[in-house]
This record gives sequence, C-alpha cells and structure tokens, in this order.
Amino acid sequence: MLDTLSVHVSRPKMTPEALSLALVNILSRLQVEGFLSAGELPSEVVVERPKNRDHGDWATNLALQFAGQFGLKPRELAEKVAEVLLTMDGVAKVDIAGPGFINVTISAGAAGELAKTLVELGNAYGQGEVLKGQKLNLEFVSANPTGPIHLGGTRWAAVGDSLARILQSQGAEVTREYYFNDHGAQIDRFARSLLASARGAETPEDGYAGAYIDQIAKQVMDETAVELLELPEEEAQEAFRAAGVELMFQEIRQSLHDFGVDFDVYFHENSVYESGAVDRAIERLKAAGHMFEQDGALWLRTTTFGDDRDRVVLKSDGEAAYIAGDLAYYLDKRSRGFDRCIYMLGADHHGYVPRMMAMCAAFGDVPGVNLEILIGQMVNLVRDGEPVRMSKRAGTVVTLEDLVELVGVDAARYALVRSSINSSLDVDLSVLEKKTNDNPVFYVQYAHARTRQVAANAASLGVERTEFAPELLSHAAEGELLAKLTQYPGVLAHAAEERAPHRVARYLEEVAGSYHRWYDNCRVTPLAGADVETVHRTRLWLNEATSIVLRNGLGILGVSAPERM
RNA sequence: GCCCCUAUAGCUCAGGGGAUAGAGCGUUGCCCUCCGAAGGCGAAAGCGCAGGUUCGAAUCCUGCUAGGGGCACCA
Repeated sequence: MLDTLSVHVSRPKMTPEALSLALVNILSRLQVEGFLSAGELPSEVVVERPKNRDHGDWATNLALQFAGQFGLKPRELAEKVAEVLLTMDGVAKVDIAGPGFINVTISAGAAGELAKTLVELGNAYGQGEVLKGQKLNLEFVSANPTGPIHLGGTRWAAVGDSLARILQSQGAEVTREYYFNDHGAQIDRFARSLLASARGAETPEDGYAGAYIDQIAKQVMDETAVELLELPEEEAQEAFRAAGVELMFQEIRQSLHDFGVDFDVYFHENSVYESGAVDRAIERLKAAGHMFEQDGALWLRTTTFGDDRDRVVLKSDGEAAYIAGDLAYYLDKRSRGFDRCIYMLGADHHGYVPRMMAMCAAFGDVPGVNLEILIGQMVNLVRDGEPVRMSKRAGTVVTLEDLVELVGVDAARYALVRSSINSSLDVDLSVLEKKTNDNPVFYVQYAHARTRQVAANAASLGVERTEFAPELLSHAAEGELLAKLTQYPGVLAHAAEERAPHRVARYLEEVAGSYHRWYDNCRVTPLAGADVETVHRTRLWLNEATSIVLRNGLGILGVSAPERM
C-alpha cells in the first residue's frame, strides 16, 4: 500500500484536483493502516484557495468534515493527514489552523511548473472528459418568426451558445437547435398583419405592428410576381404567411450569425405536423394509456406525473394544441440519438415545465435526465435607473440588432452572459446610448491585449522561451497568477456541471486582475541596459500561459481576444 | 389562492457549508525617469426580517416581508 501510494503521489501536479485525489488516497491509506476505523470514505474532498494568503496555497476542510464519523477530533485527523502530505514532492509546508483546516503551501518550483505545462497544452488546457460520450441537444432562443429577436432572446443566444461551448469543452457532443414555430395562431396573426400593411390598412386587433412589418410586407410584394392583393382573402394571407415567415426566418438567422451564434439545426414546427409525427406521438401515448377524451377534446393525463392539471392535446375543434407539436418534437430529438435534451426557456414559460416533464415520463423517459429544462429570468430595460416598459408602439423594443449596433458584439455578449440566468438582468439604455466603455469585458480584453504586447516587446528585445526555471516564479503576484491559472479546468468543469456560463466570465475577470498585478510587479523584459536573464525567459512562459487562458476563456464566451485595443 | 426566480456596497452583479464576503461602475487619496495608466495600491460603503439544522450559514430548511414572472381547448 505504501508503495502504490508513493507511486500515485510521487509526481503530483499541484492542482486542487490532484491534491483532492491525493487526500482521498491518504485517507484510504490511513484506513488500511488502521488509523481510521472501517466506514465509507469520501470520493472527493474540497480543496480550495484560501482567501487569506497566510493560510497557504491550498486548504482543505476534510478533517472538520470527516473526523466525526471516525470518532476522531478534527485536529487529530488533520495532524495525521498533514504528516503524509509533507512527504509529497512539491509540498513545502503543511499547517493546521483553527478548528482543523489543513493548509498546504507548495514550493515555488512545483507551482511554477504549471506555466510550462499550460503553454505546451495550449488550447487543450481546460478541456475535460467528464461529459465524454454524452450526446446533448441544446435548444435555445427558439423565438417565433413573427418579429426580430428581442433583448430576452438575445440573452439566451449569448448564454446558450456559451453553454454549448462549455459542454463541448468537457467532451460532450452538442447540437445547437432552434425550434422554429411556423405553425399556429401567432403565425396567422403575423400573416394578417403583413396583409394589412400591404393594403395600407390598420394593424389588426391582435396583430403585430412596427417598421419591420411594413418592410417585410413590402419585400413580399416586391419579390412576388403575382398581384397578391388581388387574390382571394385566404390565398393572399397564405402567400404572405409563407413568404413573410421565410423572410423573417432569414433575418433572424442572419442576426444570430452576426452575433456569433449559429445553430446546427433549425427545426420547423410545421414539419412534425406534415410528417405525421404528431399523430404517431399521440398514438404512442394512447397505447401507453395516458390519453383520455373529455368534452370533445383529447387530453394527456399529465397529473399522473405530477402536473397540477391535465393538458389538452387535440382541441374539441380538432385542431392541435401547442403541446402536440412538443410531444412529437421531443420524440424526434430522442430518435436522433440525444441522451439528453436540454431546453432553455424564459421565465414566462416556467409554468410549462411540469407538463414537459410529465410528457417525458409518459414516454417512459426519466425527467431531469433525458429532459432537462433551464429557466432563465427576464431582461429588463431601464433608463437612468427607471424601468422602461417594452412597448412596440412607444418604440422601446430593443432587438438583438439594436444592441449590437449600440455596443458591439463583444460587449453585448459579455454583458448578457456575465450574470446567472437565475437573476433577472437590468440593461440600462442610457448606458448603452452613451456607448461608454464601462463594461468589464474591456478589463478582460485589455489584459489579453497586454499579454500580446508584452510578448511582442519580449520578442523584439530577444527574450525567448529557451529556458524555464519555475522556482524563479516566486513573487507573491506570480503565486497568485499561477494559482488562478491552475483553476481554469475546474472552472470549466464546474460551469458545465452547473450549466452556468457566467462563472467563466467571473473567473476571467479574476485572471485579468491577477495578471495586471503581476505585470505591475514582475517585468518580462529587462530594464534598459540590463541583460536578459533566466527570470525574464521564465516569466515569458507565464505571460504566454495567461494569454492562452484569457483567449480560450473569451472564446468560450464568444468574445474576441484582441491583440491590441 | 397556487407555482417559479430574486433580495449581498450608492448602482449592476459574483460568491460550489468554512477562516477577514468580492468585482465592475460611482465617491475619494496616492502611483507613469523604462514591458500600454483601458492599469496598480489605499479609503469609505453591504448579506431584507425571524427562527432552525451544523463545530461552522450569504450559502441548507421553515415562516414572514418586498420585487419580478407565470398559472388557457394562446403560442
């Protein structure tokens, strides 16, 4: 046992993950040796960077957490674990503090080693395999083709796309999908609105208004050979529907593309009706005994699976209710081999979750596993701190294109992805209109630009990465920076697990801060007249390592990493 | 009435049960005789209220208060 352990820990990479694993091994060794009584051991222990630098480089609370179940006092266990930790390569010091925290200080050499490893890994640094083999379908935005993408949809575009990139970084095979509602009453209203506009008539009672309606109506007229307005009412409306939806669809796709978001699949709701998939889905649920008829309608008994009330699938007039399309669509996704279908919905659709989960269960799937629904809160508009109601008439609707025009793709994506989807987000129009740069994205981008500038200066002064002496990365600022960089793989893995892209953004801000402080304290290029020394060459590795993490992280967020600003 | 989300600094927001709660912007005092000051260092300023669980709670649980959203044979 001693031998196997020493093999395991003899070449530790000093990462929190590696330390955690080593600690688990130490516990199991202590159990074999009889120091710990029999009992279940934790499969992982928490290792984190203490806020207070006096508490070492990494700290674990394992003694506090687990001593009790083995009938030990925390400090007793901590001391025993510390003893073994001290024998590990790269561990310079182990302290036990407070009630039983184990604080580990690692040698500058062991910490600094990361700079070189990271540069050698390049873009592969941070990639993980926890989701390897998983085939994921991520559906987001899915805004109706009755108008441009508004601010809310823009948030999901930014968050969904970043989430896809994060999941991919952890080995998942991700398909980005957009469900295109080109069927149903809203589309009919859209068509009637276009027709009215073409005729110069008033917008219908429940119709859509706005410059884009007039523009699309005009475009439909211009691009169609026939005199649409002379057709019978129904034919005219159908013509405007078909052409108008197509134009709207193109426009939506283009604005998303300009935003850096491209979907692998644009799924048309209409197709499940035309293909008979809806009927097949209903048949399947009937066969499973989950359907019933009442008041002339066909219902899905979702209450069997926890919904508050049953749901109509086919209305008494024979038309399909909205959920009918969803039944077929979900089955379609599953038949395309997706183990897990993730839906991102706005908070205004949260009431839809129970019936979706019930549907999943009715098909014999596992809610929460095969079907996962992420609810994101709304984006609110404010001007000078005062809430602004989005109103088409008042012209206060802000679209994806408006936002990009005002602040650019980078600032827009960053601002939208920076907060947890559980929080509603306030976007201040007065700030956007001023086009000010008071956005944290510039802080991060500037740090990246700085790494490139430093690299360029180094190159022109003959500083090259020809040698590497990690023990020279001994300044407190380099310790901080190295520790930050070490955390990147864990941040990505955690962001993937939690479906929380904002964690990447927050992390990058921390990296940028650590880098700026390092830059202020540690020069990569020698002072004028001084010689290039090993320390300069070694620092160039760290500079490059930071550059890689910043570029990679910004890439995850769909934000550019400029060479200069 | 029921369901979901939220409540942390003046503002917008982070905080995976741990030690002295963070960032950006704003206020304010310093730092360009050398790699870009879009930067760094410092100051002031905060966990809605009340219980509970725990060695330890911003974090978990319950209740309350406040704000946002939702409760169709609409999509």
